[in-house]
Amino acid sequence: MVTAQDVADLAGVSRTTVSYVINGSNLISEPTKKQVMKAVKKLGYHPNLPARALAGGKMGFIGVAVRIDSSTNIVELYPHLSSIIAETESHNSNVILIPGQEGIEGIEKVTRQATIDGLLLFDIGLKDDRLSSIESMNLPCVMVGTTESTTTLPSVDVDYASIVRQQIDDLIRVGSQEIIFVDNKSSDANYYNFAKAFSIDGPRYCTSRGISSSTRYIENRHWQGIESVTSDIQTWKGRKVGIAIRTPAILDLMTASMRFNNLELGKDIPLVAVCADDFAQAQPTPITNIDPLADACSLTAVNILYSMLSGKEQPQLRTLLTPHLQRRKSTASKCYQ
Amino acid sequence: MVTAQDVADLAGVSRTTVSYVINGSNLISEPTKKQVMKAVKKLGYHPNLPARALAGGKMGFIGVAVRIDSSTNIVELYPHLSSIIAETESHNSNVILIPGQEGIEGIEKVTRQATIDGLLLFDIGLKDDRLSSIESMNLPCVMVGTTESTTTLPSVDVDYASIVRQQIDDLIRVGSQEIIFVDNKSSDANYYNFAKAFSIDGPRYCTSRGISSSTRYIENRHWQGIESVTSDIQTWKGRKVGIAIRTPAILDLMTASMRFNNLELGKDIPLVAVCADDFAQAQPTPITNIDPLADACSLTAVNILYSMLSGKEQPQLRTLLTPHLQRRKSTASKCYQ
DNA sequence: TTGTAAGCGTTATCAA
DNA sequence: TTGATAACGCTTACAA
Repeated sequence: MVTAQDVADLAGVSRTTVSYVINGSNLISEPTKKQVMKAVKKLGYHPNLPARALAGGKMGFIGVAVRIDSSTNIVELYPHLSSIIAETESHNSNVILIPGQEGIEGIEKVTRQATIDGLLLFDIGLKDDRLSSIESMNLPCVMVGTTESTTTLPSVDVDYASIVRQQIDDLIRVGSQEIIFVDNKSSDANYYNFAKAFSIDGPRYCTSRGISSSTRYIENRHWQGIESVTSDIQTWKGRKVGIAIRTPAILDLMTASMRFNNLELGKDIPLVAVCADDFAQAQPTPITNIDPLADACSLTAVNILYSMLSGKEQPQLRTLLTPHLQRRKSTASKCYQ
Repeated sequence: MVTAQDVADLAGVSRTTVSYVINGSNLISEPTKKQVMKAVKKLGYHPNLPARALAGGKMGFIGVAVRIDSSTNIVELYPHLSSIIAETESHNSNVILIPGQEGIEGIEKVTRQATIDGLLLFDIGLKDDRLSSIESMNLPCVMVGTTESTTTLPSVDVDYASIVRQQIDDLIRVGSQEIIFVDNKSSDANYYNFAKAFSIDGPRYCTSRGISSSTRYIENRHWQGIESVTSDIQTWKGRKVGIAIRTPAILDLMTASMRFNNLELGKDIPLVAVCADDFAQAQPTPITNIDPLADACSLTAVNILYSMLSGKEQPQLRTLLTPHLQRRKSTASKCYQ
């Protein structure tokens, strides 16, 4: 193993000087810096992370506490993960996955073990017990999501209330007089803000705009539920129903089922989904969508976390991203004609 | 922070004794052990991982080098990941994700930094440069996949050649005289063994059984390609075509497209897919499938890695799991009648 | 069966 | 601007 001492010997300086150079202190003269860097390159030196951490520095790991189980909608999780990994990488540290199922214990464990510098917390609940524990642990932490619990942890989220309003507005624009919200069975409106926005704020907004609405929950990727919705719609044609879908997990099957039932999206019936742009574009009928900006969300969260770690500035307590509707064929023009 | 010294003080023993107890030495008397464990519980002591690693012990991290990008089929990756996380958890260590795109550099970095105890290597190529580098790094490593490169690293994989044969056999059983293999565009038969099994061994086996075959590549989850296959099939009814699908990524859309084209699976046309059992079962027509045992595969790999880390036994060099076909409605009886 | 003491590679403090 | 030295918390010979 190449140590700082080896580098120091080769460069003809002391271990301390090497440490200064590595950590970017500017108390070192340029020539010395160059000397040291040359030796670092030559020997292929990489600081030993455990040693660095033990000596009080940073470990170079950030934890990502996220629930991954069979009900996980991986299509939604993936952009978060990949964006976190990429950004973390560019900060020269690594990602540790902490299974969200373990709750606060899993987080406490890695924290006590001194293995993570900071935490990205997913699956935030409207009431979330973990938050106060984390605060008392003094662990730099950014939430991705929205809570109603009082907390001083900074958070990043997408404005789901706005998303739902945009969906409804666009459906009404093409003539809908009744909205059907379709979501996963696993979305708990009592626990998750996005589910609440969809199942409570959505219908409320419909009422305020003078139209009726109802909500259907579908078991993840299962055909039966989807077909039952579609066949119902079949009989509702006269009622000018518009569809608002919350998750890509069911979108493609839904659109497939529509086709099978000879319902043409954007003509017989309008539909607006919450999903990534490319996913919406790739459907047989391109779907008007609102991209939930998962990557931007996570990217922001990571950067806030790093700004906390570097301790320079006070982080913004709440960052709310507002995504915008992208109109495509499924609401291109007046429907029900 | 609770240190081993604190525990020692409370338990009335020395730091050393605490260390022995924690690390499961059996040189310590039962009563002392109990004393110590009581103190550990009471204080909520967790060993400081950096310190432990620095002192020569294990870091408690295993790296998972896996490519995650926009072409990643998350449906296939997920069971691997979740099974690794769960099993790693039970070995009291954590998972670090190493972006596979970085190639050997990413792995070298974490290794030089002394942050991982072992490595699970995914996306193994038939020719894979990384293997020799990893061997020379003396990093305990288990491959998940199959290579043709010479290496002493142990590997775990599923017998894809057998999978393809089982698919073909079942299709022939119900009357197919021509097989269409359908796969992702991104599957590179020159690089990945599973792709090769499908695009080379499969057609070869068809020939040996006296029937013809062809292969179609579909861009991930894109309708256009899928519909072109389905509409082709429409015109081929007389030719007794059977469908073999390699990845769940396109299965549900394929079956949806079949319905839309009024082709009834298991009656007009038989189909056998490689996908998880529950996924096959959840299709509108339950699909005869071969579960690629992703979770068993990863579980085995993790356990082999830990047996290497504990240094007890020489690991088995190659573990090949053979999955079995589960017959469902899509090949329940003679087709084309 | 338990304790003493050396060392792991780094950073931080302080002196030169 | 640089160098010596003391932590950091743990493991592991070796001694008792």
